[in-house]
Amino acid sequence: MSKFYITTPIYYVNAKPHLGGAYTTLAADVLARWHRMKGENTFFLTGTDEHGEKIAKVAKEKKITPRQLCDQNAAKYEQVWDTLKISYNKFIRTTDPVHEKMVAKVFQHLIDKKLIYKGIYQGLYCVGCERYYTAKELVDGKCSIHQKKAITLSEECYFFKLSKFQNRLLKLIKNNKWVIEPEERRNEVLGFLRTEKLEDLAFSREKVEWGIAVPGDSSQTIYVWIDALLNYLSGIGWKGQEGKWPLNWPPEIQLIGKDILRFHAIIWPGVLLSLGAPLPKKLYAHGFFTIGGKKMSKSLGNVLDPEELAMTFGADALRWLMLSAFPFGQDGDISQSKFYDKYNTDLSNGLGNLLRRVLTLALKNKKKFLPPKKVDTNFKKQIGLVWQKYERSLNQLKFETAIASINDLVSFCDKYIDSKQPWRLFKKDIAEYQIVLYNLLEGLRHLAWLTQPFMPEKSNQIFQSLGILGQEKKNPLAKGQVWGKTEFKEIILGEILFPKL
RNA sequence: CGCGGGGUAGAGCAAUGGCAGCUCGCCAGGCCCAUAACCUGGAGGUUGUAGGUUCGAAUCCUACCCCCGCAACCA
Repeated sequence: MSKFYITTPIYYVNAKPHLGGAYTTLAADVLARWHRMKGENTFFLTGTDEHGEKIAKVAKEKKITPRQLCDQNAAKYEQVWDTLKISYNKFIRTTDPVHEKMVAKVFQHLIDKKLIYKGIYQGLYCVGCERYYTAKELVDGKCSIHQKKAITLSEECYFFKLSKFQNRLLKLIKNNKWVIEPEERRNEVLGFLRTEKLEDLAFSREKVEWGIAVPGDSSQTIYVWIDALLNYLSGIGWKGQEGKWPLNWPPEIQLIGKDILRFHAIIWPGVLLSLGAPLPKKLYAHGFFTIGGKKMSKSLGNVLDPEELAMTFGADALRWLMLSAFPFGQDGDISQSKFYDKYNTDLSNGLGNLLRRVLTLALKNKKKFLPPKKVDTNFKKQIGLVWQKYERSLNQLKFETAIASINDLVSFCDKYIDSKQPWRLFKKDIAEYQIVLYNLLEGLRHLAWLTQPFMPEKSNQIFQSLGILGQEKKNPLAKGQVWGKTEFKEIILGEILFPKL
Protein backbone atom coordinates (compact mmCIF):
# COMPACT_ATOMS: atom_id res chain seq x y z
CA MET A 1 0.00 0.00 0.00
CA SER A 2 1.39 3.41 -0.91
CA LYS A 3 1.93 6.03 1.73
CA PHE A 4 1.09 9.72 1.82
CA TYR A 5 2.76 12.07 4.27
CA ILE A 6 1.66 15.70 4.21
CA THR A 7 2.69 18.64 6.38
CA THR A 8 1.61 22.21 7.03
CA PRO A 9 3.95 24.80 8.49
CA ILE A 10 3.90 24.99 12.24
CA TYR A 11 2.26 28.19 13.35
CA TYR A 12 3.76 30.70 15.72
CA VAL A 13 1.80 30.67 18.96
CA ASN A 14 2.06 34.32 19.91
CA ALA A 15 -1.59 34.72 18.94
CA LYS A 16 -4.64 32.68 18.12
CA PRO A 17 -5.19 31.04 14.72
CA HIS A 18 -5.39 33.31 11.73
CA LEU A 19 -7.53 32.73 8.64
CA GLY A 20 -4.39 32.47 6.53
CA GLY A 21 -3.09 29.56 8.56
CA ALA A 22 -6.53 28.02 8.49
CA TYR A 23 -6.43 28.18 4.69
CA THR A 24 -3.20 26.20 4.47
CA THR A 25 -4.35 23.71 7.05
CA LEU A 26 -7.70 23.22 5.38
CA ALA A 27 -6.12 22.54 2.02
CA ALA A 28 -3.81 20.01 3.64
CA ASP A 29 -6.78 18.38 5.33
CA VAL A 30 -8.69 17.97 2.08
CA LEU A 31 -5.65 16.28 0.56
CA ALA A 32 -5.17 14.07 3.59
CA ARG A 33 -8.80 12.99 3.50
CA TRP A 34 -8.64 12.41 -0.24
CA HIS A 35 -5.60 10.15 0.07
CA ARG A 36 -7.10 8.28 3.01
CA MET A 37 -10.25 7.80 0.97
CA LYS A 38 -8.14 6.24 -1.77
CA GLY A 39 -6.88 3.79 0.81
CA GLU A 40 -3.36 5.17 1.09
CA ASN A 41 -1.46 5.02 4.33
CA THR A 42 -1.83 8.69 5.18
CA PHE A 43 -0.11 10.78 7.81
CA PHE A 44 -1.01 14.43 8.30
CA LEU A 45 1.21 16.58 10.50
CA THR A 46 0.58 20.08 11.78
CA GLY A 47 1.56 21.91 14.95
CA THR A 48 2.95 24.99 16.58
CA ASP A 49 6.26 26.84 16.70
CA GLU A 50 6.70 27.92 20.31
CA HIS A 51 10.17 29.27 20.94
CA GLY A 52 11.71 32.70 20.56
CA GLU A 53 11.93 36.16 21.92
CA LYS A 54 8.51 37.27 20.84
CA ILE A 55 6.78 34.55 22.81
CA ALA A 56 8.73 35.52 25.89
CA LYS A 57 7.81 39.13 25.35
CA VAL A 58 4.08 38.54 24.89
CA ALA A 59 4.08 36.27 27.94
CA LYS A 60 5.72 38.97 29.99
CA GLU A 61 3.11 41.51 28.92
CA LYS A 62 0.40 39.12 29.97
CA LYS A 63 2.22 38.38 33.20
CA ILE A 64 2.35 34.66 32.59
CA THR A 65 5.21 32.31 31.86
CA PRO A 66 6.15 31.52 28.24
CA ARG A 67 5.16 27.95 28.93
CA GLN A 68 1.67 29.02 30.02
CA LEU A 69 1.29 31.23 26.96
CA CYS A 70 2.28 28.38 24.68
CA ASP A 71 -0.06 25.96 26.39
CA GLN A 72 -2.95 28.38 26.11
CA ASN A 73 -2.43 29.24 22.47
CA ALA A 74 -1.53 25.74 21.36
CA ALA A 75 -4.77 24.57 22.95
CA LYS A 76 -6.57 27.32 21.06
CA TYR A 77 -5.11 26.05 17.81
CA GLU A 78 -6.19 22.51 18.51
CA GLN A 79 -9.65 23.73 19.34
CA VAL A 80 -10.05 25.77 16.16
CA TRP A 81 -8.68 22.92 14.04
CA ASP A 82 -11.23 20.72 15.72
CA THR A 83 -14.00 23.13 14.78
CA LEU A 84 -12.80 23.11 11.19
CA LYS A 85 -12.65 19.29 11.22
CA ILE A 86 -8.93 19.11 10.61
CA SER A 87 -8.02 15.43 10.69
CA TYR A 88 -4.36 15.69 11.61
CA ASN A 89 -2.63 12.56 12.85
CA LYS A 90 -0.19 14.42 15.03
CA PHE A 91 -0.02 17.91 16.47
CA ILE A 92 3.64 18.67 17.05
CA ARG A 93 4.78 21.36 19.47
CA THR A 94 8.38 22.54 19.39
CA THR A 95 8.39 22.71 23.20
CA ASP A 96 7.74 18.98 23.33
CA PRO A 97 10.77 17.53 25.21
CA VAL A 98 11.16 14.84 22.56
CA HIS A 99 11.46 17.50 19.88
CA GLU A 100 13.84 19.63 21.97
CA LYS A 101 16.09 16.69 22.64
CA MET A 102 16.21 15.76 18.99
CA VAL A 103 17.03 19.30 17.88
CA ALA A 104 19.92 19.52 20.35
CA LYS A 105 21.20 16.18 19.15
CA VAL A 106 21.08 17.21 15.50
CA PHE A 107 22.83 20.48 16.34
CA GLN A 108 25.66 18.59 17.99
CA HIS A 109 25.78 16.15 15.12
CA LEU A 110 26.23 19.01 12.63
CA ILE A 111 28.98 20.51 14.81
CA ASP A 112 30.70 17.12 14.69
CA LYS A 113 30.31 17.09 10.91
CA LYS A 114 31.86 20.58 10.80
CA LEU A 115 28.74 21.95 9.13
CA ILE A 116 28.02 24.16 12.12
CA TYR A 117 30.86 26.31 13.40
CA LYS A 118 31.29 29.14 15.87
CA GLY A 119 31.80 32.64 14.49
CA ILE A 120 30.95 36.28 14.91
CA TYR A 121 27.63 37.65 13.82
CA GLN A 122 27.71 41.30 12.96
CA GLY A 123 24.63 43.26 12.10
CA LEU A 124 22.53 46.36 12.43
CA TYR A 125 20.63 46.18 15.66
CA CYS A 126 17.69 48.28 16.82
CA VAL A 127 17.67 48.60 20.58
CA GLY A 128 13.97 49.41 20.61
CA CYS A 129 12.99 46.35 18.63
CA GLU A 130 15.66 44.20 20.23
CA ARG A 131 16.39 42.63 16.89
CA TYR A 132 18.72 42.75 13.91
CA TYR A 133 17.80 44.28 10.60
CA THR A 134 19.36 43.95 7.19
CA ALA A 135 20.54 47.18 5.59
CA LYS A 136 17.72 46.95 3.06
CA GLU A 137 15.06 46.87 5.73
CA LEU A 138 16.19 50.15 7.23
CA VAL A 139 15.20 53.52 5.87
CA ASP A 140 18.04 55.96 6.15
CA GLY A 141 19.67 53.58 8.61
CA LYS A 142 16.65 53.87 10.87
CA CYS A 143 14.13 51.29 11.97
CA SER A 144 10.66 52.22 10.74
CA ILE A 145 8.99 51.49 14.07
CA HIS A 146 11.21 53.44 16.42
CA GLN A 147 12.73 55.93 13.94
CA LYS A 148 16.04 55.41 15.68
CA LYS A 149 19.36 54.70 14.05
CA ALA A 150 20.30 51.06 14.27
CA ILE A 151 23.68 50.40 15.80
CA THR A 152 26.29 47.97 14.58
CA LEU A 153 26.54 45.14 17.03
CA SER A 154 28.34 41.87 16.97
CA GLU A 155 27.94 38.73 18.99
CA GLU A 156 29.28 35.25 18.95
CA CYS A 157 27.06 32.61 17.52
CA TYR A 158 27.01 29.36 15.60
CA PHE A 159 26.78 29.37 11.82
CA PHE A 160 25.43 26.78 9.45
CA LYS A 161 27.41 26.28 6.24
CA LEU A 162 24.51 26.98 3.95
CA SER A 163 26.86 28.51 1.35
CA LYS A 164 28.23 25.06 0.67
CA PHE A 165 24.93 23.88 -0.79
CA GLN A 166 24.20 26.61 -3.32
CA ASN A 167 25.22 24.72 -6.46
CA ARG A 168 23.74 21.45 -5.34
CA LEU A 169 20.41 23.10 -4.63
CA LEU A 170 20.41 24.85 -7.97
CA LYS A 171 21.07 21.60 -9.76
CA LEU A 172 18.45 19.70 -7.77
CA ILE A 173 15.78 22.22 -8.63
CA LYS A 174 16.74 22.34 -12.30
CA ASN A 175 16.61 18.56 -12.56
CA ASN A 176 13.34 18.43 -10.67
CA LYS A 177 14.84 16.36 -7.90
CA TRP A 178 13.70 19.11 -5.60
CA VAL A 179 10.23 19.95 -6.85
CA ILE A 180 8.79 23.38 -6.10
CA GLU A 181 5.30 24.30 -7.27
CA PRO A 182 3.64 26.25 -8.69
CA GLU A 183 5.99 27.24 -11.47
CA GLU A 184 6.15 30.96 -10.51
CA ARG A 185 7.47 30.01 -7.13
CA ARG A 186 10.02 27.65 -8.59
CA ASN A 187 11.23 30.44 -10.87
CA GLU A 188 11.49 32.75 -7.92
CA VAL A 189 13.75 30.37 -6.05
CA LEU A 190 15.83 29.61 -9.12
CA GLY A 191 16.27 33.31 -9.75
CA PHE A 192 17.39 33.86 -6.21
CA LEU A 193 19.89 31.00 -6.28
CA ARG A 194 21.33 32.19 -9.57
CA THR A 195 21.79 35.82 -8.66
CA GLU A 196 22.40 35.96 -4.93
CA LYS A 197 25.24 34.39 -3.11
CA LEU A 198 24.10 32.20 -0.26
CA GLU A 199 25.68 33.16 3.01
CA ASP A 200 26.24 31.00 6.02
CA LEU A 201 23.34 31.35 8.36
CA ALA A 202 23.33 32.23 12.05
CA PHE A 203 21.83 29.18 13.67
CA SER A 204 22.00 30.41 17.27
CA ARG A 205 21.53 33.60 19.26
CA GLU A 206 22.77 35.02 22.50
CA LYS A 207 20.42 36.37 25.17
CA VAL A 208 17.34 34.48 24.06
CA GLU A 209 16.07 32.64 27.08
CA TRP A 210 13.03 30.96 25.61
CA GLY A 211 14.55 28.34 23.37
CA ILE A 212 16.65 25.22 23.17
CA ALA A 213 20.17 25.64 24.55
CA VAL A 214 23.10 24.89 22.28
CA PRO A 215 24.64 21.63 23.52
CA GLY A 216 27.65 22.40 25.72
CA ASP A 217 27.20 26.17 25.46
CA SER A 218 24.41 27.48 27.66
CA SER A 219 25.04 31.09 26.65
CA GLN A 220 23.61 30.30 23.22
CA THR A 221 20.12 29.37 22.13
CA ILE A 222 19.28 27.48 18.95
CA TYR A 223 17.60 29.84 16.51
CA VAL A 224 14.31 29.32 14.76
CA TRP A 225 15.50 27.73 11.52
CA ILE A 226 16.57 24.36 12.61
CA ASP A 227 14.29 24.29 15.65
CA ALA A 228 11.11 24.92 13.67
CA LEU A 229 11.99 23.08 10.47
CA LEU A 230 12.96 19.85 12.15
CA ASN A 231 9.37 19.41 13.36
CA TYR A 232 8.70 17.67 10.07
CA LEU A 233 11.00 14.91 11.25
CA SER A 234 10.39 14.89 14.99
CA GLY A 235 6.65 14.88 14.29
CA ILE A 236 6.88 11.41 12.77
CA GLY A 237 9.16 10.08 15.46
CA TRP A 238 12.69 10.70 14.27
CA LYS A 239 15.12 10.62 17.15
CA GLY A 240 17.99 12.45 15.45
CA GLN A 241 20.00 9.55 14.19
CA GLU A 242 21.32 9.92 10.67
CA GLY A 243 20.21 7.16 8.35
CA LYS A 244 17.42 5.91 10.59
CA TRP A 245 14.62 7.75 8.83
CA PRO A 246 11.05 7.10 9.94
CA LEU A 247 8.86 5.00 7.66
CA ASN A 248 6.79 7.99 6.64
CA TRP A 249 9.80 9.98 5.54
CA PRO A 250 9.96 11.84 3.13
CA PRO A 251 6.76 13.86 2.80
CA GLU A 252 4.86 13.54 -0.47
CA ILE A 253 3.72 17.16 -0.12
CA GLN A 254 4.77 20.03 2.08
CA LEU A 255 2.24 22.80 1.92
CA ILE A 256 3.29 26.35 2.78
CA GLY A 257 2.24 29.95 2.20
CA LYS A 258 4.36 31.91 -0.22
CA ASP A 259 5.78 34.07 2.57
CA ILE A 260 7.98 31.30 3.87
CA LEU A 261 9.05 30.03 0.49
CA ARG A 262 12.75 30.79 0.85
CA PHE A 263 13.13 29.12 4.21
CA HIS A 264 11.46 26.01 2.91
CA ALA A 265 12.96 26.01 -0.55
CA ILE A 266 16.55 26.76 0.45
CA ILE A 267 17.38 26.48 4.13
CA TRP A 268 15.26 23.41 4.74
CA PRO A 269 16.69 21.26 1.93
CA GLY A 270 20.12 22.61 2.92
CA VAL A 271 19.67 21.17 6.38
CA LEU A 272 18.38 17.90 4.96
CA LEU A 273 21.33 17.60 2.60
CA SER A 274 23.67 18.24 5.48
CA LEU A 275 22.03 15.34 7.28
CA GLY A 276 22.04 13.11 4.23
CA ALA A 277 18.26 12.84 4.41
CA PRO A 278 16.05 12.18 1.38
CA LEU A 279 14.31 15.38 0.27
CA PRO A 280 10.53 15.84 0.35
CA LYS A 281 8.83 14.93 -2.94
CA LYS A 282 7.13 18.26 -3.44
CA LEU A 283 7.04 21.69 -1.89
CA TYR A 284 3.91 23.61 -2.77
CA ALA A 285 3.55 27.31 -1.92
CA HIS A 286 0.01 28.59 -2.23
CA GLY A 287 -1.09 32.19 -2.75
CA PHE A 288 -2.46 34.80 -0.43
CA PHE A 289 -5.86 36.39 -0.39
CA THR A 290 -7.02 39.90 0.21
CA ILE A 291 -10.36 40.67 1.81
CA GLY A 292 -12.64 42.84 -0.25
CA GLY A 293 -9.65 43.93 -2.29
CA LYS A 294 -7.64 45.04 0.73
CA LYS A 295 -5.00 43.13 2.56
CA MET A 296 -6.18 41.64 5.79
CA SER A 297 -4.88 43.74 8.64
CA LYS A 298 -5.80 44.57 12.17
CA SER A 299 -5.54 48.29 11.58
CA LEU A 300 -7.99 48.16 8.67
CA GLY A 301 -10.32 46.09 10.80
CA ASN A 302 -11.18 43.71 7.96
CA VAL A 303 -9.78 40.61 9.62
CA LEU A 304 -11.96 37.55 9.19
CA ASP A 305 -11.83 35.06 12.00
CA PRO A 306 -12.02 31.34 11.15
CA GLU A 307 -14.18 30.53 14.16
CA GLU A 308 -16.69 33.27 13.43
CA LEU A 309 -16.92 32.22 9.80
CA ALA A 310 -17.52 28.64 10.86
CA MET A 311 -20.34 29.89 13.06
CA THR A 312 -21.94 31.75 10.17
CA PHE A 313 -21.63 29.17 7.42
CA GLY A 314 -20.87 25.95 9.26
CA ALA A 315 -17.45 24.34 9.13
CA ASP A 316 -18.24 22.14 6.13
CA ALA A 317 -19.49 25.00 4.01
CA LEU A 318 -16.59 27.21 5.08
CA ARG A 319 -14.12 24.59 3.87
CA TRP A 320 -15.88 24.56 0.51
CA LEU A 321 -16.07 28.34 0.28
CA MET A 322 -12.43 28.96 1.15
CA LEU A 323 -11.10 26.46 -1.35
CA SER A 324 -13.41 27.39 -4.21
CA ALA A 325 -12.97 31.15 -3.84
CA PHE A 326 -9.97 31.42 -6.18
CA PRO A 327 -7.40 29.14 -7.80
CA PHE A 328 -5.10 27.55 -5.26
CA GLY A 329 -1.52 28.62 -5.80
CA GLN A 330 -2.49 32.06 -7.03
CA ASP A 331 -3.40 35.15 -5.07
CA GLY A 332 -7.07 35.93 -4.78
CA ASP A 333 -9.75 37.85 -3.01
CA ILE A 334 -12.43 36.74 -0.58
CA SER A 335 -15.20 38.45 1.35
CA GLN A 336 -18.20 37.57 3.45
CA SER A 337 -20.60 38.76 0.76
CA LYS A 338 -18.93 36.53 -1.83
CA PHE A 339 -19.23 33.67 0.60
CA TYR A 340 -22.96 34.28 1.06
CA ASP A 341 -23.35 34.35 -2.68
CA LYS A 342 -21.49 31.15 -3.30
CA TYR A 343 -23.06 29.38 -0.35
CA ASN A 344 -26.52 30.04 -1.74
CA THR A 345 -25.59 29.21 -5.32
CA ASP A 346 -23.47 26.09 -4.90
CA LEU A 347 -24.77 24.64 -1.69
CA SER A 348 -28.36 25.72 -0.99
CA ASN A 349 -29.67 26.02 -4.54
CA GLY A 350 -27.27 23.49 -5.97
CA LEU A 351 -26.32 20.44 -3.99
CA GLY A 352 -28.76 20.87 -1.09
CA ASN A 353 -31.78 21.55 -3.26
CA LEU A 354 -30.96 18.64 -5.56
CA LEU A 355 -30.78 16.25 -2.62
CA ARG A 356 -34.18 17.38 -1.38
CA ARG A 357 -35.72 17.22 -4.84
CA VAL A 358 -34.59 13.67 -5.42
CA LEU A 359 -35.45 12.44 -1.95
CA THR A 360 -38.97 13.84 -2.16
CA LEU A 361 -39.47 12.30 -5.58
CA ALA A 362 -38.15 8.98 -4.36
CA LEU A 363 -40.40 9.03 -1.32
CA LYS A 364 -43.49 9.15 -3.57
CA ASN A 365 -43.09 5.45 -3.99
CA LYS A 366 -42.61 3.29 -0.93
CA LYS A 367 -40.71 0.66 -2.88
CA LYS A 368 -37.01 0.01 -2.73
CA PHE A 369 -34.76 1.19 -5.54
CA LEU A 370 -32.78 -1.72 -6.90
CA PRO A 371 -30.29 -1.68 -9.79
CA PRO A 372 -32.26 -1.76 -13.06
CA LYS A 373 -31.39 -4.29 -15.73
CA LYS A 374 -30.83 -1.57 -18.30
CA VAL A 375 -27.84 0.63 -17.47
CA ASP A 376 -28.18 4.29 -18.40
CA THR A 377 -24.92 4.63 -20.33
CA ASN A 378 -25.25 8.37 -20.68
CA PHE A 379 -25.50 8.92 -16.94
CA LYS A 380 -22.75 6.44 -16.25
CA LYS A 381 -20.49 8.13 -18.75
CA GLN A 382 -21.12 11.51 -17.14
CA ILE A 383 -20.13 10.15 -13.73
CA GLY A 384 -16.92 8.82 -15.23
CA LEU A 385 -16.08 12.22 -16.67
CA VAL A 386 -16.75 13.92 -13.37
CA TRP A 387 -14.45 11.57 -11.48
CA GLN A 388 -11.78 12.04 -14.09
CA LYS A 389 -11.80 15.81 -13.78
CA TYR A 390 -12.04 15.59 -10.01
CA GLU A 391 -9.09 13.26 -9.56
CA ARG A 392 -6.90 15.11 -11.99
CA SER A 393 -7.71 18.35 -10.19
CA LEU A 394 -6.96 17.08 -6.71
CA ASN A 395 -3.72 15.47 -7.83
CA GLN A 396 -2.66 18.90 -9.11
CA LEU A 397 -3.96 20.68 -6.01
CA LYS A 398 -6.58 22.47 -8.06
CA PHE A 399 -9.25 22.47 -5.42
CA GLU A 400 -11.38 24.99 -7.26
CA THR A 401 -11.71 22.80 -10.35
CA ALA A 402 -12.35 19.70 -8.25
CA ILE A 403 -15.23 21.63 -6.73
CA ALA A 404 -16.33 22.74 -10.19
CA SER A 405 -16.55 19.09 -11.24
CA ILE A 406 -18.92 18.46 -8.32
CA ASN A 407 -21.05 21.40 -9.42
CA ASP A 408 -21.05 19.95 -12.94
CA LEU A 409 -22.62 16.76 -11.66
CA VAL A 410 -25.24 18.64 -9.63
CA SER A 411 -26.17 20.61 -12.71
CA PHE A 412 -26.29 17.45 -14.83
CA CYS A 413 -28.71 15.86 -12.36
CA ASP A 414 -30.94 18.94 -12.31
CA LYS A 415 -31.16 18.88 -16.10
CA TYR A 416 -31.81 15.15 -16.05
CA ILE A 417 -34.77 15.64 -13.71
CA ASP A 418 -36.19 18.36 -15.92
CA SER A 419 -35.94 16.29 -19.06
CA LYS A 420 -37.36 13.10 -17.51
CA GLN A 421 -40.09 14.74 -15.41
CA PRO A 422 -40.27 11.89 -12.90
CA TRP A 423 -43.30 13.42 -11.14
CA ARG A 424 -45.24 12.67 -14.35
CA LEU A 425 -43.70 9.26 -14.82
CA PHE A 426 -44.87 8.36 -11.35
CA LYS A 427 -48.44 8.62 -12.56
CA LYS A 428 -47.96 7.31 -16.09
CA ASP A 429 -45.04 4.90 -16.22
CA ILE A 430 -44.02 3.60 -12.83
CA ALA A 431 -41.31 1.31 -14.25
CA GLU A 432 -39.55 4.19 -15.98
CA TYR A 433 -39.98 6.33 -12.86
CA GLN A 434 -38.23 3.59 -10.87
CA ILE A 435 -35.25 3.64 -13.27
CA VAL A 436 -34.95 7.43 -13.39
CA LEU A 437 -35.01 7.68 -9.62
CA TYR A 438 -32.48 4.91 -9.30
CA ASN A 439 -30.09 6.84 -11.51
CA LEU A 440 -30.61 9.96 -9.49
CA LEU A 441 -29.99 8.17 -6.20
CA GLU A 442 -26.81 6.75 -7.68
CA GLY A 443 -25.86 10.26 -8.71
CA LEU A 444 -26.34 11.44 -5.17
CA ARG A 445 -24.31 8.57 -3.82
CA HIS A 446 -21.45 9.63 -6.05
CA LEU A 447 -21.90 13.22 -4.92
CA ALA A 448 -21.52 12.06 -1.34
CA TRP A 449 -18.23 10.41 -2.22
CA LEU A 450 -17.04 13.44 -4.15
CA THR A 451 -17.80 15.85 -1.34
CA GLN A 452 -16.29 13.63 1.35
CA PRO A 453 -12.82 15.29 1.50
CA PHE A 454 -14.28 18.80 1.40
CA MET A 455 -17.36 18.43 3.58
CA PRO A 456 -17.08 15.22 5.57
CA GLU A 457 -20.14 15.76 7.71
CA LYS A 458 -22.50 16.87 4.94
CA SER A 459 -21.25 13.99 2.86
CA ASN A 460 -22.19 11.60 5.63
CA GLN A 461 -25.58 13.23 5.86
CA ILE A 462 -26.17 12.45 2.19
CA PHE A 463 -25.16 8.82 2.71
CA GLN A 464 -27.52 8.72 5.65
CA SER A 465 -30.43 10.04 3.61
CA LEU A 466 -29.77 7.32 1.07
CA GLY A 467 -29.81 4.77 3.88
CA ILE A 468 -26.27 3.57 3.14
CA LEU A 469 -24.03 5.45 5.58
CA GLY A 470 -22.67 2.39 7.37
CA GLN A 471 -21.97 0.32 4.29
CA GLU A 472 -20.39 3.12 2.23
CA LYS A 473 -18.06 4.23 5.00
CA LYS A 474 -16.69 0.71 5.06
CA ASN A 475 -16.11 0.67 1.31
CA PRO A 476 -12.87 1.80 -0.30
CA LEU A 477 -13.18 4.48 -2.95
CA ALA A 478 -12.64 2.02 -5.78
CA LYS A 479 -15.80 0.18 -4.77
CA GLY A 480 -17.68 3.41 -4.12
CA GLN A 481 -16.94 4.56 -7.66
CA VAL A 482 -18.68 1.58 -9.26
CA TRP A 483 -21.87 2.63 -11.02
CA GLY A 484 -25.19 0.88 -10.66
CA LYS A 485 -24.60 -1.85 -8.12
CA THR A 486 -25.85 -0.23 -4.91
CA GLU A 487 -29.31 -0.96 -3.53
CA PHE A 488 -31.33 1.81 -1.90
CA LYS A 489 -33.70 0.23 0.55
CA GLU A 490 -34.56 3.05 2.87
CA ILE A 491 -34.75 6.72 1.91
CA ILE A 492 -34.80 9.28 4.69
CA LEU A 493 -35.76 12.88 3.97
CA GLY A 494 -33.78 14.32 6.88
CA GLU A 495 -32.91 17.91 7.62
CA ILE A 496 -32.33 20.52 4.95
CA LEU A 497 -28.66 20.13 4.04
CA PHE A 498 -27.82 23.81 3.60
CA PRO A 499 -30.50 26.19 4.86
CA LYS A 500 -30.52 29.31 2.74
CA LEU A 501 -28.69 32.30 4.19
C1' C B 1 16.11 48.75 -12.16
C1' G B 2 14.41 44.62 -4.81
C1' C B 3 10.87 40.07 -5.67
C1' G B 4 6.10 38.59 -7.34
C1' G B 5 0.83 38.83 -9.02
C1' G B 6 -2.93 41.22 -11.84
C1' G B 7 -5.96 44.60 -15.63
C1' U B 8 -11.40 39.90 -19.82
C1' A B 9 -19.70 41.63 -20.08
C1' G B 10 -22.73 46.06 -14.81
C1' A B 11 -19.93 43.23 -10.44
C1' G B 12 -16.69 39.02 -9.26
C1' C B 13 -13.70 35.56 -11.79
C1' A B 14 -12.10 31.33 -15.68
C1' A B 15 -9.81 30.29 -20.22
C1' U B 16 -1.39 29.68 -21.86
C1' G B 17 -1.72 29.69 -29.49
C1' G B 18 -7.45 27.44 -32.38
C1' C B 19 -15.46 29.41 -32.37
C1' A B 20 -14.08 34.27 -25.31
C1' G B 21 -16.72 30.96 -20.89
C1' C B 22 -18.73 30.66 -15.56
C1' U B 23 -21.36 32.80 -11.13
C1' C B 24 -24.31 36.96 -9.48
C1' G B 25 -27.50 40.75 -11.50
C1' C B 26 -31.00 42.04 -15.80
C1' C B 27 -35.03 40.55 -19.72
C1' A B 28 -38.41 36.71 -21.78
C1' G B 29 -40.34 31.85 -21.42
C1' G B 30 -40.91 26.74 -19.25
C1' C B 31 -41.76 23.46 -14.95
C1' C B 32 -44.86 22.74 -10.51
C1' C B 33 -40.63 17.42 -7.91
C1' A B 34 -37.58 20.87 -4.76
C1' U B 35 -34.87 25.36 0.23
C1' A B 36 -39.40 31.43 -4.29
C1' A B 37 -35.45 26.38 -5.64
C1' C B 38 -34.71 24.00 -11.03
C1' C B 39 -34.58 24.19 -16.69
C1' U B 40 -34.47 26.90 -21.67
C1' G B 41 -33.49 31.22 -24.46
C1' G B 42 -31.82 36.46 -24.72
C1' A B 43 -29.30 41.29 -23.99
C1' G B 44 -24.46 42.81 -22.46
C1' G B 45 -17.05 42.16 -24.72
C1' U B 46 -13.08 46.38 -30.17
C1' U B 47 -9.82 40.89 -23.45
C1' G B 48 -5.62 48.27 -19.96
C1' U B 49 -2.86 51.16 -24.29
C1' A B 50 0.45 51.10 -28.65
C1' G B 51 3.25 48.20 -31.80
C1' G B 52 5.26 43.28 -33.34
C1' U B 53 5.47 37.61 -34.36
C1' U B 54 1.76 34.08 -36.57
C1' C B 55 -2.64 31.08 -41.27
C1' G B 56 -4.57 32.30 -36.35
C1' A B 57 -3.16 36.11 -30.11
C1' A B 58 -6.80 37.24 -23.99
C1' U B 59 -2.69 33.72 -24.49
C1' C B 60 3.99 34.66 -27.29
C1' C B 61 7.55 39.28 -27.90
C1' U B 62 8.63 44.83 -27.07
C1' A B 63 7.33 49.44 -24.87
C1' C B 64 4.07 52.19 -21.89
C1' C B 65 -0.19 53.22 -18.31
C1' C B 66 -2.82 51.61 -13.95
C1' C B 67 -3.92 48.38 -9.48
C1' C B 68 -2.25 44.97 -5.69
C1' G B 69 0.75 41.55 -2.57
C1' C B 70 5.62 40.41 -0.30
C1' A B 71 10.06 42.78 1.55
C1' A B 72 8.28 45.23 8.26
C1' C B 73 2.87 42.63 13.02
C1' C B 74 0.35 39.14 9.51
C1' A B 75 -0.38 32.53 5.59
